[in-house]
Amino acid sequence: MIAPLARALMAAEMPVLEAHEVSMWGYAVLSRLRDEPARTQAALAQSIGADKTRIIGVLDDLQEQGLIEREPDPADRRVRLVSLTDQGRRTQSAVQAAIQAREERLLSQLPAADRRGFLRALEFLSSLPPDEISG
Amino acid sequence: MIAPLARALMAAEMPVLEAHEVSMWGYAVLSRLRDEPARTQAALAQSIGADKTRIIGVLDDLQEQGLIEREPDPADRRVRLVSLTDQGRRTQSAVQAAIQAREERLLSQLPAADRRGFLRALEFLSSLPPDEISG
DNA sequence: TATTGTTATACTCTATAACTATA
DNA sequence: TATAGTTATAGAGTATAACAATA
Repeated sequence: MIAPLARALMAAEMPVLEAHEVSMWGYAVLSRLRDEPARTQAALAQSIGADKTRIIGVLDDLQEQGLIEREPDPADRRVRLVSLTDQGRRTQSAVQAAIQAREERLLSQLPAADRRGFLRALEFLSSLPPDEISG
Repeated sequence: MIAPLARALMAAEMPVLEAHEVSMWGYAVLSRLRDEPARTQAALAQSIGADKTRIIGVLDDLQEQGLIEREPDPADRRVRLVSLTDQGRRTQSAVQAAIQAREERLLSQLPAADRRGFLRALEFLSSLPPDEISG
């Protein structure tokens, strides 16, 4: 049940993301950077469940759109310090608000108790390490 | 939260499926056929969220393994009637039991109320048509 | 002409391995 | 030599289009 639902939810988010001209991974990066800046790109990638090679194009796009900044770390010139621009922060907020509005519309159809249990179970299961799920 | 969780759950099912030498789509087909035989392959594909072109290789494998039978419909020789063999039925039951045992182990860590709400919400959301989710 | 199953092709996403620049 | 970022290549999964058989 979960896999098709995940596909449907991602498909439902697409129009919102396209309206703000960001990809799904792009939005994941923006959301991750909103909470705290990333030490390295590799750490940033891992924290959103991606590969360091996979987010490079994403970062290129975000930078070209002026949503993030990448500057060499003076302390270690190998690493690039990635941070949100003001516009990036605004875009992230706008997309998040739009997506949460859709979620609210969807979840409001559930009985309050089911909704609470659903979200709590989801948070618990998401917090488990992979080997706890696979056994 | 849902998409990574779905990925983790699918990864956790892999060893079980490999132990019975069926693919994920193969298991989806077996489970679908257990409930009722399929009128056409296209309908079978659609009912498990796949494409008619995508399940052909799956059906080939299942047939070669002796888990399903495909025979031309005498009434309309264009269509192939797909049905489970006894062995296919046994394999489906065994895989389902193994997967449900894992699910049980996972869900048993949840408070009973959250667990009920989680499953009820999941069933409701899964029953929604796609356009109800996207808006 | 339309439909079922099939095959062939192209496209997207992802993973792996090599390369550069710094350390 | 080891690491951060990058690029290039190959692979899996998927979607689209063309094809043969039957209606």
